[in-house]
Amino acid sequence: MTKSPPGNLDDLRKEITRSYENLSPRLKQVAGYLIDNPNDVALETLSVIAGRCDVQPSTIVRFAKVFGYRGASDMQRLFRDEILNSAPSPSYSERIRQFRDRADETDWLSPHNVLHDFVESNIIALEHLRDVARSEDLEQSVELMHKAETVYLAGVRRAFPVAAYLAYSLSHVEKRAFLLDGVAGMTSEQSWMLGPGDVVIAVSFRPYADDTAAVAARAKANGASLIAISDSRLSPISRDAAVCFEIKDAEVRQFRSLTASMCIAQTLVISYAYRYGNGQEKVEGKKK
Amino acid sequence: MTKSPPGNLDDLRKEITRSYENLSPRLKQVAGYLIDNPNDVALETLSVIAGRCDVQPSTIVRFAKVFGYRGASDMQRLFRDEILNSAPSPSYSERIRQFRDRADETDWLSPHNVLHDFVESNIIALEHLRDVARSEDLEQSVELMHKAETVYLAGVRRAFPVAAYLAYSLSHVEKRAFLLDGVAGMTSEQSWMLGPGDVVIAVSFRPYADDTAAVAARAKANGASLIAISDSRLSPISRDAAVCFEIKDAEVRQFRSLTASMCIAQTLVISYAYRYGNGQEKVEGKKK
DNA sequence: ACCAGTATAGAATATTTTTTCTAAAACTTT
DNA sequence: AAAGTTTTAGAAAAAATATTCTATACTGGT
Repeated sequence: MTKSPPGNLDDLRKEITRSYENLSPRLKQVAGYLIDNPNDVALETLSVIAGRCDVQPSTIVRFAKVFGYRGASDMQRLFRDEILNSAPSPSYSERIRQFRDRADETDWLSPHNVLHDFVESNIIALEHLRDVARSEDLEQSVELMHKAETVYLAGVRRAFPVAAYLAYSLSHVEKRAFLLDGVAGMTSEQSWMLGPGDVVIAVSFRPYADDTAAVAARAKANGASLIAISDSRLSPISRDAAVCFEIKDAEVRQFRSLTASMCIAQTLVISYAYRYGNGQEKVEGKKK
Repeated sequence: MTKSPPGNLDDLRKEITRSYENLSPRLKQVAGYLIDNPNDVALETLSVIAGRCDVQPSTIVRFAKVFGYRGASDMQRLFRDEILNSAPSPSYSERIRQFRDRADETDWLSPHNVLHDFVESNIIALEHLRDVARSEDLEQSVELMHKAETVYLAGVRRAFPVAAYLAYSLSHVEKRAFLLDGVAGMTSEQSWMLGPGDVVIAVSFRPYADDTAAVAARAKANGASLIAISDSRLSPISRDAAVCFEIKDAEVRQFRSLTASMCIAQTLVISYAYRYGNGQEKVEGKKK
């Protein structure tokens, strides 16, 4: 049996279970371990795995060869790929990349094509957001907003619409909300009043605006809580944040979208409204 | 800093974000990659990781030492342990089932569920937009913007983020754009200057704001062209419009979204930029 | 009980991978 | 601008790891 090395984990699993009975005792030991502990197999070295199934390292190599691989490392690669593939983030960048490659092929851009591209990549971004957003972050943000006396919103340039939307919709669910809009360049004067009972939601994307970073720093200094909506955990505003939403928004030909950011903003406001808000209509029955 | 090697991934992450700014350029590169691709770090060898962040392998060792580890492998162990601990390696279907159970237990208004609902309905709204948007409307809008000396943006309350986004991104593609933001209640003074060579993009949703309707009327009176983004062809701003985009945005439990509106706004700007804009950066090569 | 064929352990070897080290480059400070 | 410091790339060395090989042990058939 040296001809058809299974090309993915599922196939290998099937192959192993199929021929399990015909294997020698030691190889059965190995088989059992591989099936039961795929993560260990992916991450540990051959000798560790060998130790765990109480077998010599060379036995594992033998095992791999029985199933058609050139060596144990070849087989191990399947286990590693499995983890890489099931992981949420690479699939996103992969999808985006594929989409972009496809989009870049058409070089004459009718507005209609542009719309299509945007719709598609916004959908991908939204699905990604849904897959990676952590419940705890959302919960914690809602709690912070609830406890806050006032919610301050910071965001300029591309992030401004998000901040503006938050300010508008928060006050509509009767949460005191204040947009640090820097009209007349008064951002620093405005952020002066931040206090320990307040929450700042700062929105900033690369290249990060100094203004917003300054507000974030001021929040920290004054003891206010900070919720960051940004494109990286390494951004100046994420660093001091109690909660950080890392948003990968769609990007079509250099232009980044705001869809995912707006979506998380809406989610925050509406989750808050449903849990604590009193500006909300009576909730009707569950949807079926 | 050779005394306190963080003992788990979360601590390391915090430590990295905390000291990110003080790192040298190469080390920043590494930091970014580690934060964004924990799975790769766990599974790939040092030289592969090095290749991915476009850095020498030794640089990663340096990085690890800066954070107090004896070598890169020491640090890598954290990433591996994370996978081992977090994933008891349930199969995919198992994971789905667990998720559903979890979702059913908590009440249906958990922030996480709200996010799910939003993502789904925003996607539907986007697909709808793609299906009903008419090429001619897009084309005509781009032409109007091109011919216009200045583009004025009108939109208040819920429509304000859309108008703000348009103003910001239009000026970024070097189109004169002016946001009629009504600061100090000057909307009528601001709209006074509308002339025959101008275009107004008015954004308004039910219940339609008088301010925006007034701007639309003034545009008509002064001979400026009007592009309407609204939820109905019968709205006060649609009536006088040269082009009208009828946008059906997502609605989740009383709250309407802005996703589709933002998407059409982006489409307009970028279509314009590609056809006429000169504010566009030269498109550099695809990232590998 | 003996033989042929297979399986196994463990040492020896080969390979890959990590770490250390050095010279050059970039950046600071005086 | 010169001297010192930090950062970096790349080669060389060390360590870890995987694979091959061989002697021995086991198995089942006669």
